[in-house]
Amino acid sequence: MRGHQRTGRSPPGRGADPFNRLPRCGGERCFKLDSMPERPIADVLAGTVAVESRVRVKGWVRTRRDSKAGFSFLQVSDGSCFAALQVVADKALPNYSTEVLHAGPGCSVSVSGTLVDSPGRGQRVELRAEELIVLGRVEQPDTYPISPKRHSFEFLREVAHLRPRTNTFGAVARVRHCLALAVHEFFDQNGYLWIHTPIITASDTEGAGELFRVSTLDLSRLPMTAGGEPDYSRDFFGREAFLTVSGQLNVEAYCQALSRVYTFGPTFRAENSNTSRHLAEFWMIEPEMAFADLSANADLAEALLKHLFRAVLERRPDDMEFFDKRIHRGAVARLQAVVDKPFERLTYTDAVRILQRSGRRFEFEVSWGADLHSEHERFLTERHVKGPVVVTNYPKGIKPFYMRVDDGGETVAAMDVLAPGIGEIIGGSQREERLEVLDRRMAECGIEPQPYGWYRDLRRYGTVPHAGFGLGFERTISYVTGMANVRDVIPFPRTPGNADY
RNA sequence: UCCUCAGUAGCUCAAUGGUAGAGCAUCCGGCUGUUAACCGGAGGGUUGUAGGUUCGAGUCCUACCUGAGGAGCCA
Repeated sequence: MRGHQRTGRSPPGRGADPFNRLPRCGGERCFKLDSMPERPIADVLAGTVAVESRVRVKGWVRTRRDSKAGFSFLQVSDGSCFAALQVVADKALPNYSTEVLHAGPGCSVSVSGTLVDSPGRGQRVELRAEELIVLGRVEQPDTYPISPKRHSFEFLREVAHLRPRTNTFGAVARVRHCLALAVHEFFDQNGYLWIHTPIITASDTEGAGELFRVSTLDLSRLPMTAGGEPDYSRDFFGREAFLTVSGQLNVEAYCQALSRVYTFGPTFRAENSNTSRHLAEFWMIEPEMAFADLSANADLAEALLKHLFRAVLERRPDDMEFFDKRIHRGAVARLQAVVDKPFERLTYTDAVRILQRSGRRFEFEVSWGADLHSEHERFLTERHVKGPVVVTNYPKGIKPFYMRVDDGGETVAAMDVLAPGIGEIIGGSQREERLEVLDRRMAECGIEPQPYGWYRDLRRYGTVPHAGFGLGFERTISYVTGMANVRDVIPFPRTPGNADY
């Protein structure tokens, strides 16, 4: 992999270090000018700071242990890596009894000292403090929510502004960042352009009704038409507008000129779904490629997922070790297995046959033409394949109008990628590029052609076979980390009845 | 939206219809190159909300609110 140097590893003391450019706060001593190089804890622990050299770190105290022999151990974290740095503070420090002995969990500190080999077990190096400044104290430590003990994820959701201070949510944030970068890296390396599709749209991709309305009309004094309907011609856009449920239709337009494109951004669904796999606001990755069929689409999905998993395994071994040990036993081995072997591929028709012959009693009967239920998908991916599986060529009656009708006319070139523990992680298809077939499908699905004039134009002017899919970013993070609920892999989750923070 | 379960100390949970408790966290003391520290002590409660049954309700009943798991919808 190229280009993976941390910017924080630039030479110390010249202002090139981004940490030195953070605004200072917490008292005049913070502004003291000296030559002490300031470094992220990740760099200190990674060995880029020489033992016996002097360094300053800034962060938050995780725990403090006092020794009556006359010194204290503080675990200090700044979020740059999973591990905290052990700081040894001697009673000789002028503020030892007044401040250091009261610097408990959550306090922000600036520590300058000498990095030394640690005589204790559990860490290679430690920082022998020569100056320890408490920048911000914790008021009422007895009710500080992030006390050094186990917390349930349900509780931490109620303090979403404080939960990034925990091991788990720090690790999630770093893995999420790593995955986001790897997404862009993968597409860039494969000749895809990142298209910023609009957040506010007028059309609904699926023809469904679960949209958030965007309006500047005064709800208490709605202008009405003669027919008694709200008069959206008086609204901001002169028509109805909504938050996007998918960038697919827009990105298809750019695909039909630039060949390989993708979107990666927030998506909104006003569905009243209360599950561990759904959010009202989530992030989605949607590539679209021209001159491509369903098979190429599945190849792309597999290559993308493998790239993402490989990137996390290589670049965040510290966080992945934590997830593997504390959140989901075997998380690392599971990812490694996915990277190492080809994805299984099944047609819907084969999948139905496998389910019918499995000898298992399902709550919902399996019959050709009906959509697969969660229990069926789980059987396929968790019991039958024991890994990711691509299911293709679904009956057209259960899929949207834009999917390409297969030869034979009964199925469409759709695909779902199913993953153990998550279910559907990717949904995609080869798109219908034939105008007359598209029109017939829109009519069958009861969709008004008028709002889709521009979408039909793409088939009227130089149409080509093309395909794409949507990958749920939170579901991907959930799979990678083993975090069971997507509400815990996005910083501030939005779900029905919940938009605090 | 439907089904099931659960709301008691900062957190995680106990408590046959009969005096509201423990562990962790916090604070104080002791011990210790500590690291899931250990030992002792202290503070900390309108039992989700509103009604009802009862001599008596954390416990039983009704409604509502909140959360979790599952389902549907999907990514």
